[in-house]
Amino acid sequence: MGRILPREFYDRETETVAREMLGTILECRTPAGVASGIIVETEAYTGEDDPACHAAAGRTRRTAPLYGPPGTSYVYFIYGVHWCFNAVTRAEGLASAVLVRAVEPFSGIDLMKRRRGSRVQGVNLTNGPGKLCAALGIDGTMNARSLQRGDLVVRAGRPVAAEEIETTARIGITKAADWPLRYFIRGNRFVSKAPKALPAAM
DNA sequence: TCGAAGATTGTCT
DNA sequence: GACAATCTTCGAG
Repeated sequence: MGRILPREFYDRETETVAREMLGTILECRTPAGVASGIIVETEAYTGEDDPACHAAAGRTRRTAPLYGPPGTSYVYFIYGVHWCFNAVTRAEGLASAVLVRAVEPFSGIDLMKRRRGSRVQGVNLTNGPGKLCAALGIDGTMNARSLQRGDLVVRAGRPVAAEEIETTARIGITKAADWPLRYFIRGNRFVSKAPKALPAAM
């Protein structure tokens, strides 16, 4: 099992952190057990100047964790139904973060299946931001936590070569929807949606 | 105090 | 492919 990524890992440009988080292992420990997955898809949200970032609306009780130190978790509830997990990046106060959109199950797979329901199979276990949180057991109690120690950590995994990383526009947003800030491992079955390459990338 | 919209997902047509 | 589920936040009244 790889070492826990240090705070310095997150204290860099958000796009860099988003790319380098591919291939790392997100591990969540709960009373029910430990579950982890290899991160295969991320998106960068670069701060108050990014219209799609929650911080664009300014600092609120909800977005407060974004303004914390790098290497902090930001877990928020969306559409009244799902949790989404982010890792805060760059210097404290810049309110930027990396959204983890999909992971490939690594350990505790039986536990994930129990959480997601017996009818859920294959890639549907963790191929989406809400799905992976449900599978790993991430919820509001994991919000605003340090990712260096505690129940929610990110560990070093296998390095991912630049040629394996695909870049596209972010998904599911209406503002700045064409910014190329989504990264995923080319060809991985657990990526949440089929690649939609940017015109410039074609 | 009310209404609308949002970084989604599961179910029905 | 369309839509409901259902919480948080923000702006208007």
